[in-house]
Amino acid sequence: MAAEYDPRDYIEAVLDVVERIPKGRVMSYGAIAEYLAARFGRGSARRVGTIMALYGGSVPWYRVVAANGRTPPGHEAAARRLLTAEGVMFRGERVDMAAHAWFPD
DNA sequence: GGGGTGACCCAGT
DNA sequence: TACTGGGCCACCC
Repeated sequence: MAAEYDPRDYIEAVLDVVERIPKGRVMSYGAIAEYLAARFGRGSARRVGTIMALYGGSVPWYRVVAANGRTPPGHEAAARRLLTAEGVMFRGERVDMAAHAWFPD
């Protein structure tokens, strides 16, 4: 079988979803992968994480956190500051996922 | 072709 | 709550 889809399409789709996360809400890498799986047929939380590390600079990357509420390595302070400013609650070093997790309609 | 790596995730202990 | 092991998948030697 040949080309399933252009890798750039997947990257753009990820960034597109991140841009749609409402202010004050957060989405996990896994949730994004799951949402896109319906359209691309595959994907993984790991891939989304890699894509965010490389191309997340142009979107609200801080609204994307790990499934357990932890913010991205090396950016904990910035993420916490930006999220807090939007009204997101923290429980210690993690985001209160139960209160702010979001998923596209 | 083979093996290591990573802004992940989940179940088990 | 913290740590471990297995699974995941694209990338880079």
